[in-house]
Amino acid sequence: MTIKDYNNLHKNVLHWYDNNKRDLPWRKTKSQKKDAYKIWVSEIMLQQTTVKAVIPYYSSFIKKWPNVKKLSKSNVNEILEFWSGLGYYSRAKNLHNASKIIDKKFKGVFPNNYQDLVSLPGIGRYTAGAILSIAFNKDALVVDSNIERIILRLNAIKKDPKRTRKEVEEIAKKFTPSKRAGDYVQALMDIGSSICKSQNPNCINCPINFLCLAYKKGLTNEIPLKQKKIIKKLKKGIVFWITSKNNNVYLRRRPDNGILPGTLGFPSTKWSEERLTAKEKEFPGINKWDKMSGKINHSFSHFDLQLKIYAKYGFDEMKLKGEWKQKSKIEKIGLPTLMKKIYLHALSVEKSKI
DNA sequence: GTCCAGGAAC
DNA sequence: GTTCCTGGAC
Repeated sequence: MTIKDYNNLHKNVLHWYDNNKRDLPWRKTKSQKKDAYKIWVSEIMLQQTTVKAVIPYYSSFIKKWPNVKKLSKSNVNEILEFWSGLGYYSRAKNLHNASKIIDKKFKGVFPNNYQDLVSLPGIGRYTAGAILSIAFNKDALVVDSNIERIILRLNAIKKDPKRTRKEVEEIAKKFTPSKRAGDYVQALMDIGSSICKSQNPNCINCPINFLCLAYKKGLTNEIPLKQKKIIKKLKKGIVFWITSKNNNVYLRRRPDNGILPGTLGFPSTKWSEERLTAKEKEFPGINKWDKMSGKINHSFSHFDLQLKIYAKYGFDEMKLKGEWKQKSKIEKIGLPTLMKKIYLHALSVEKSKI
């Protein structure tokens, strides 16, 4: 592209943004100056998560923890519970750890350079760039999947996206204007989500269609090149629904690594592709179970899970250390979606028996 | 039911 | 290169 093309790109993208930008809560600020803390929280939530899913979480998060100091003084389990349903739970832990580092090492001042930002847990190259450009208006390198898709299409790059990172970044660097850098990247992201969509892009209404080689060549549906789909494994296991005479249900905190790290859940056997051995099906201290009807199916990014539910009623709470929660209040506890499916199933089975 | 979007850490 | 989740479109 020529210098004139770049100028037209910036002009059209920013003009479109001024008239069409999405009204997102983290874009609302009282003063002109952006609050880096809020941009950071929003960007962490937006990692691998859609805007629509993030909005309700973002608003109540900011109400609860309005600044880094408050967040650093909070309890990590409280943040994990808050995070329930949003997914990728290590983000919650990283947010908490990073807030402590900002409070201590950076004396409460939010870092405004790349090196310090990527040193924080949960902040990688994209999030660092997004914070630098959106919160501090610096012309940082920002390539999220929206921007990547736009660049691939603008330049009609029909290659495996896994092998084009360098090329895309070089183009992104050349594209980014020094003025209104933050507005520019947000504009591209908005165009990417509402016009230059992955499926059925709305090219007619695109402010930069006159520059787009994929549009010119009729290649918008073939770029980005689709990845080969992976076949998911099916894992199976047994989850234990243990209730007490007081009508409490037994939960325990999951380990800090692996799937659903640090979250509360119902105990279970390991989840395995292989048939479980009798020993692997054991639960210490309980050997007689009611096998509940139905199965829980849940799909994670890299495997599908199928769980049977074994139930035990009227168990002595003193014999099992962990968390006993009131059955009637279980819906009030923030639990990951899988655990939510389990208690909804168990409660409805119990209800149908009465 | 199947397919798909969406970054960091290891 | 693999492991981390969920919800929405179809």
